[in-house]
Amino acid sequence: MVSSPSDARRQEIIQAVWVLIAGGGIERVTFRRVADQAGVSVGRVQHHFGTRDALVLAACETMIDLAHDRYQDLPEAPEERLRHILLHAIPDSDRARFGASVWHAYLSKSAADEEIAGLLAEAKRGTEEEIARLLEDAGGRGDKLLADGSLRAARTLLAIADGLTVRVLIGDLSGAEARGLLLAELRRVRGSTDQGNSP
Amino acid sequence: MVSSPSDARRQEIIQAVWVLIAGGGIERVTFRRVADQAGVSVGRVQHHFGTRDALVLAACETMIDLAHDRYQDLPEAPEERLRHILLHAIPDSDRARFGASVWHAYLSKSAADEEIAGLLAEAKRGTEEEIARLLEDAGGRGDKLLADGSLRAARTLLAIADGLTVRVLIGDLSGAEARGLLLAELRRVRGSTDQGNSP
DNA sequence: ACCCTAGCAATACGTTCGTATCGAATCGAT
DNA sequence: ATCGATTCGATACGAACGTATTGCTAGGGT
Repeated sequence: MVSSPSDARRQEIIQAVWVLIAGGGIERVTFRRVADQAGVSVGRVQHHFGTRDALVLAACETMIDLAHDRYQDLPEAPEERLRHILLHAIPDSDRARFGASVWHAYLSKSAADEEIAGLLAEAKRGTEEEIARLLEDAGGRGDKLLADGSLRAARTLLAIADGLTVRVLIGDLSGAEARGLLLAELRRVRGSTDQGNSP
Repeated sequence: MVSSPSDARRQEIIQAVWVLIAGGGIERVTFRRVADQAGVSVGRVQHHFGTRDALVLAACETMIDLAHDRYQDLPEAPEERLRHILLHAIPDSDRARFGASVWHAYLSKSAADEEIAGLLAEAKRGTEEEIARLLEDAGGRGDKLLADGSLRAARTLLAIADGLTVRVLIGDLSGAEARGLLLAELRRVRGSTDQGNSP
C-alpha cells in the first residue's frame, strides 16, 4: 500500500496538492507552490512526478483510493455503510468540505480530460453498485428492492446526494438541510410501496 | 438589453471565453487566448474587461442571464416549462454538453470564489423556487403538492437533475438514461399512480 | 574498493502570463 | 470646427510558469 519511504514522500506531496486545489482549484497547482506547501524542494516534486499533469493525475488517483480505503475500514453493518456512503460527500465539517471541493475540481477538469473522467466514472459506478448491494442487504423491505429496482433506487439516491452536495458547496443549503432531505429520501425509497416496476 | 455596439463586442468576447472554458476549464482563459478565439486584439479584451478576473466573472453573469432569458422565451405551458427547466442541464446534444461543462467549471471555481458562489447560489435557488411554482401550477394531483411539499419535491427533483448531470458529464451515463430516470422521478413525484413504464 | 542507481537540490532556459502604457483613430456634443 | 471621451492596437515589462540539466550524496550489489 503506502509503506516504502518513497511512497511516504509522494503522499506528503499529494496532500499539498489537495490543499492547493481545495483552496483555489487545479490552476493553483504548480511545482513551486506544491513544493512550498509541502515544505520540500521543487526538485523533489519533479523527481517523483515528472510533469505537472502526472502530479495532478496521481493526486486524483490517490484521492479515489483513499476514499475507497476509508470505506473499507467501516464496520460491516450495511445500515451504517449505507448512511456513510451517501452522506460522506455532503460537507458539514471542514474536512468534508475539503473533500468535496477537491472532488468537484477534478469533476470540472474531467470535462476536458478523458483520463480523469474515466477515473471518476469508475468510482461513481462502483459507488452506485455498492449502494444497490447495501439496499438489498439492509433492505427494510426484503420484498421491495430486487435486482432491477435496487439499482434504480441506488442511482436516484446517489444523484440526490450529488445534487445536494452541489447546493451545499455553493452555500445556499446547509449541510444539515441536505442531510435531512437525503435521509428522508432514503427512508422513502426503502419503505414506500410504489416503485412497482416488475410485472 | 444587449444592443449597444459596445455590448455586442463584449458579447463576442464572452462567447470566446465560454468556448475556452468548455474546452479546457477556466485555467485556459487568458487574455491572449480569448483574443485569439474571438478574432480580436488583446487590447480590445483588456479595454472592455480590465482584468482577467473581471472577464471570468462577467462571463459567468452573462451565462446565468442567458439561461434565464432562454427560459423566459419558452411557451407558458407549465408542463413544458417544467420539463425544460429540469432537463436542459442534462447533456444529450453537443450544445447542452457545452453548457454543462461551463457551468461545472464555474461550480468548481465557486469553492474558492465567494462572488461566483453567490451568483450560482442565487441562480439555483431561483430555479428551485420556479420548479416548486410549476409543480403547483401544473399539479397532476392538486391535493398532493401543497406549499411545503412542493418546495421539498422541487429540491429533490433539482438535486436528481444535478446529480445525473454529473454522471453524464463524466461519461458513465448516457443523456438518454439520465433523462429517462429523471422523467420517471418527475412522474412519481407528481402523482405516483400513472408510472406506466412496465412493458 | 568499485560502481551504479535512486533521490534529491539548485539552477538555468525559453515561454507565457497579467497588466501598464502609449498613441492613434473615431465619435458625439458643442 | 473643435475637443474631450471612448475604443481600441501595439508593445513592453517583470513575474511566474514547466521542464531540462547538472551535480552531489548515500546506499547496495559485486
